Amino acid sequence: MEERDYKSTLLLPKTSFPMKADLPKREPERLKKWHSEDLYAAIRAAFAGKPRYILHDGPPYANGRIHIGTAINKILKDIVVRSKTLAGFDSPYVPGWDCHGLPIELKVDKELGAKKKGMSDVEIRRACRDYAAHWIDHQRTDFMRLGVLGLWERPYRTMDFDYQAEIARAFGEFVAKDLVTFGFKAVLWCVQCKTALAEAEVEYEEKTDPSIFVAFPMPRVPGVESLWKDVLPAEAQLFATIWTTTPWTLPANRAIAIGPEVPYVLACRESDPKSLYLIAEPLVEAVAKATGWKDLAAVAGSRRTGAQIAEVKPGYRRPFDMDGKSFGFLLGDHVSTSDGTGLVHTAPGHGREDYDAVRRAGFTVDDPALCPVDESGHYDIHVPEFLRGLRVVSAHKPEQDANRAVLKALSEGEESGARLLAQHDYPHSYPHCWRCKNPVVFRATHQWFIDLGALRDRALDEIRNKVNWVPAFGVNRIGGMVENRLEWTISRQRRWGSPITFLRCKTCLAEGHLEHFPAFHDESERNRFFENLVEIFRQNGADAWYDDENFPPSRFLLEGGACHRCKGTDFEKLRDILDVWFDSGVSHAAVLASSRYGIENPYEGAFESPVLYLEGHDQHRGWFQSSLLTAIALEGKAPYETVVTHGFVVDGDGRKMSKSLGNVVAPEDVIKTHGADVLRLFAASVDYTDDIRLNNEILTRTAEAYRKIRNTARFLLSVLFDFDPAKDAVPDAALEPFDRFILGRAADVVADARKAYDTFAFHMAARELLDFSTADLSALWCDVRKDTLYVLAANDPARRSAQTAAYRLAETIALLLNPICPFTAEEIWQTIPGHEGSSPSLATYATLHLHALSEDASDGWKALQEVREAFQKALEPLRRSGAVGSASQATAILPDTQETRDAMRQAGLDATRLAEFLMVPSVEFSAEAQAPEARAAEGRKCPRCWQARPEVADGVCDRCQKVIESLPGAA
RNA sequence: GGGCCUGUAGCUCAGCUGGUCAGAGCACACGCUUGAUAAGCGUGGGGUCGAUAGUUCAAAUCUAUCCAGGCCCA
Repeated sequence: MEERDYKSTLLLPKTSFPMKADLPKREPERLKKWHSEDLYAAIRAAFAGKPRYILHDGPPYANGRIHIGTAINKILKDIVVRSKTLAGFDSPYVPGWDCHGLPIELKVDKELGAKKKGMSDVEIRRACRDYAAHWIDHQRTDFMRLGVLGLWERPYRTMDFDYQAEIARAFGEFVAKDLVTFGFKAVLWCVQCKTALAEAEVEYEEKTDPSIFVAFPMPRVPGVESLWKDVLPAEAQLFATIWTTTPWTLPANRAIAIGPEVPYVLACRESDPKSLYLIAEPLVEAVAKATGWKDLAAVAGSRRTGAQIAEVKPGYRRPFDMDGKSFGFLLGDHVSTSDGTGLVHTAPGHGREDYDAVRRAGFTVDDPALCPVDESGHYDIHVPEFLRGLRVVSAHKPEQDANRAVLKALSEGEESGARLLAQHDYPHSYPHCWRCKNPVVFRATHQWFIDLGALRDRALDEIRNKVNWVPAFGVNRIGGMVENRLEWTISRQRRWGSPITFLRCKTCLAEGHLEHFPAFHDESERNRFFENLVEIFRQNGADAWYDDENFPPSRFLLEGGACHRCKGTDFEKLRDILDVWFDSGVSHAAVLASSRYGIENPYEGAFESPVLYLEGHDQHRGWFQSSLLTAIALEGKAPYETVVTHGFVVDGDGRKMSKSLGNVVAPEDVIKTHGADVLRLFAASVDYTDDIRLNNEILTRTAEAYRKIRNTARFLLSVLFDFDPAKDAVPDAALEPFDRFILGRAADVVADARKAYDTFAFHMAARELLDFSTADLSALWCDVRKDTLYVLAANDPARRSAQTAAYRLAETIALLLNPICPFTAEEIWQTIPGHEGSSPSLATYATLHLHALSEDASDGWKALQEVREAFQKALEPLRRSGAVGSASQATAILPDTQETRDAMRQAGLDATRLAEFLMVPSVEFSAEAQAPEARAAEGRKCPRCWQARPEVADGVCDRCQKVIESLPGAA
């Protein structure tokens, strides 16, 4: 029992800080406190007046529970906000939600079922609003549970009346700037449901279509003659050879696209040398195979590139031609030589790519004849009489089938001399309507656009020269997309959204004047119209547009308003809504520039407050682009200074997470088993610029890393049980050399972590913190300092020095950890003596008073650490053999060299302190030793401090004896 | 099919403009400790740097192709 007495004389660690984090249970308690005490507001108040740094939240869609990707996104955002606050910025965060749009409308549709039939637009919209609000509540709870701080009680929602009014105002500005245009565009269309479909409403299924090769006769215009002058027989007939799987689109053909770099040849059959077929050279063989013409071969010397051919402006005769209008041959980069003929049949009314090709070539697409198919899939009057009324897909009877009639006409050779060269069945995957399961078509319909011609160059300038993209390759991605984008289709034929607020004159409409939708006499009338409209929306929401009873068209019409074309006064409201990307795209105006959220206008001055957007890299096409384009149009500059993107969460093998693969990790499960701080540490540990891999093993590893940091912090806290910083702290100059050293290391770590935070390389900060905790603290400083802290008298200057270091180290860990693991960081912080009740979220780097080590001292310690490492290696055989258990039973023998002495001098260590550093009772210097050596120490183990000392007999060692004598209870 | 990007030990990551860069922490194995104890310390074994072919005196680091994966588009 003697030893027990000695143990009671030691100052062993003691703390209320539990080893077991129990995060799933404790985090919610701390969360409750944060919100009852309104920590977010306290931070705003504490940092008011400081330079601002604004992270603008990209609104998630208010539909369903959050998934792991959204969770990671919000965590990364919170790390930004917290680290910017740590750096001394006033960094407010207003979360938002995207509320309008198709997915919600469809869900509500489903829930309403048959009931929907009798409901008005306003009622349906109300149901959609309730649905969105329901999920916002859920998601808000989930996001808050992650420890994300923000203005949760007043988030922005795109369905807020104010926000809807702002959308309408922004749209009005686009109109005022003459950026909104009207035209035809091919959209996915279901001929059964008679409605346009979004990409999300389409399923791809196997379908068999006729694959046909058709030759269109080409007149031998002078350009053509000269292009092939040496190879063209006098009597020969030229044909442009195309391939298609939708014969019914041939009457809508308006152009043939060829690739500028693609080599083309004239090919003919030996048996028919008078018929020359223009075909891409690499595809001649494929055409020969399809047609069965074994004797088809290229005419020698006939190879010309697409660019050469386009230059001579050849023409061709369209089959089923009604009006003689053709755009001729177009150059297009989309032309490939992987199948077909290398000449692409182009029907701008029936294909997205076709439409783009024609638009790129500088033509407008506005003629109804370009799409001779009505909403139920029947040919209209813009085709030859014998085709009218035929159905282009899903014909019930063969005699109604458009494909059949077209093929018959072609094979009979009656259509402008066009020849059907080959016909096969062709199974391929084809889009089908997800509701009625029938094949869909592309069909040109009236749509509204934002013309990007006027915005593109300025957008590209901002993208390439102003905005900071993290990672840098983002610039290529969005740059390439914007460069190739012609227009932005902003109209949708749906209910749940912000209306395109045009009134159209019924008289003009009846007369077919579709373009006369907006009925403004002049600028001033237009401006007043929108002002009035915005005010109505602000009071009543955009629902007013759908409420014909209380807000008939006349309510929006200004006094004396009349159609400027026909002077008519009978109007109706356009029923289209805006693309939801427009809604969220104008958030920079609706949120950042709104006093409602306490965020100043970012456009005043040259970004006095830097604005950061942080989203998954899919948003290069989405929100980053819609925000940029609207801001360019409205404010003339990008809405953001920096854009950070992260990859998608994939499973441990790098594969996409999907329900069918069963590899989905749900955030609520992670929180339930590990806690939010572990999920947050995970988010901070990975290089998010790439795909983010996640599975159970990775989480387990992360939880282990968490525990390591936690336990290290716990040790630091546990040695502070009798430390009062106000009374016991040792001034810098009086610190023990080893304590000065570790605080110098801490200063380096803070500098590195800070740099990592500042450059959004959070995984570098997390790495710094973990490596510091394990290598520098746990394995080195804590281990070495135990002797001093446990054994010496409470007030021994060396012990107070070590405690001072522990105190500052704990502060450092808590502050650096706070952006990543705020729950744990606060738990640590509040356990530090003197910090009870305060929060690390209110502190900055300036709180820490750390000084980097001099270069000299740093060199010395580096050398001594190498000595320590070598000594431990030398000790290992002794431990293996059982001669000694630990260094405390060994003597270190070091080479008696100038190097060693220099290192000791630089680090400021005498032999006693060096022994402490090596955790041995004593060191010896030997001229013979080439490298550090170890041998069992002489003497017996002191029962109090456990060090082997020569003087120990049946009592304690001299050092311990003195301590015991100094104790208050000592006799 | 096109655009952008990624592929270093079991896991997460360092390795800038080519020449001590094959590293760290964790995990694993073995040992120690039992005064951080459902903790702590030490030592150690792990990688032909996705594959192949080039450029070079020299490549994880440059080029090409291929394979695998992600996002966006078609």
